[in-house]
Amino acid sequence: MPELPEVETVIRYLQPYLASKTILKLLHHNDYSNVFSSHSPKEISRSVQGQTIQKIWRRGKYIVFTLECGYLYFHLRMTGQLVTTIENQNHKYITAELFFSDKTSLYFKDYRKFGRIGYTQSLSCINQLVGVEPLGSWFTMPRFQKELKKRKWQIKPLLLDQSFICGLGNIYVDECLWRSCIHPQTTSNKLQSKNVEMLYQSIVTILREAISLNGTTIINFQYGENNVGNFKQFLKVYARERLPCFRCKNKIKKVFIGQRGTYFCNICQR
DNA sequence: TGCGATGTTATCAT
DNA sequence: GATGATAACATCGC
Repeated sequence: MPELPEVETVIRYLQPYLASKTILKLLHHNDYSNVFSSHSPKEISRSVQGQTIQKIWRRGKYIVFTLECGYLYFHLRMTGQLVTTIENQNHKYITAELFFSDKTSLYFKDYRKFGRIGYTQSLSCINQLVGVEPLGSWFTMPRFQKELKKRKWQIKPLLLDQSFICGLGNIYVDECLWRSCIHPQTTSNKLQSKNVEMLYQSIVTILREAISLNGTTIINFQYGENNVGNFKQFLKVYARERLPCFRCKNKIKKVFIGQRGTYFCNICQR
């Protein structure tokens, strides 16, 4: 569920809480060992112990803690959450716990256990998987245009490909394509330049708007103490099957494209 | 009761 | 290389 705006929201929430804390250890709960992607939980714990958190930031949908001599990273996948408290010491769904020298903790909670935790000395493993940042200065209209020309994928699966552009997921891709009047199955090198321009603007604008509203909560997304994202009320197509299009009143269609549920208007998205 | 769908992504087969 | 299916898992709703 969490896409770029939700990940950014989590980071902004955690920054003041975690600034300059020193990690004592990483605890491994419920024997969910698949969750630890780079090393065993013991090895990660040994690597991070005694290190102070220098910075909390984001690369695509990865949450990265810069430590003194390495990086601890998290990926929330569908249902992961980073929370600072749990009720009644109830460890259900808690896959890991970072325990700090001030006796506070950060819990990784994930009821589907798709989320991942890893430790690395070098960011190259993440950079290999994650492409251009849509809110970074490298992402310009001419570069976007050029990259789209090089590819022959359908635009929707291409925008979901994190190594092509990072941070977009199913919700925001549908929203961006609706706003720029593009059919999700258009081949990327066939896009008209005016549509590319609109798509570029939509990506940047929608992500910024969603961040300012703390992301979108459909079912699961929460940050901190049960806070939810408020962008849901501004969604124009996502989860609006059979409801009237806000532009042309035609009923929104739902189809599957690359096994992903896709909402669009077949009149104004061509 | 049972089945299919759910916002993600790495991996494997074709 | 591109594309598609699958697995990882729990819950909800029809």
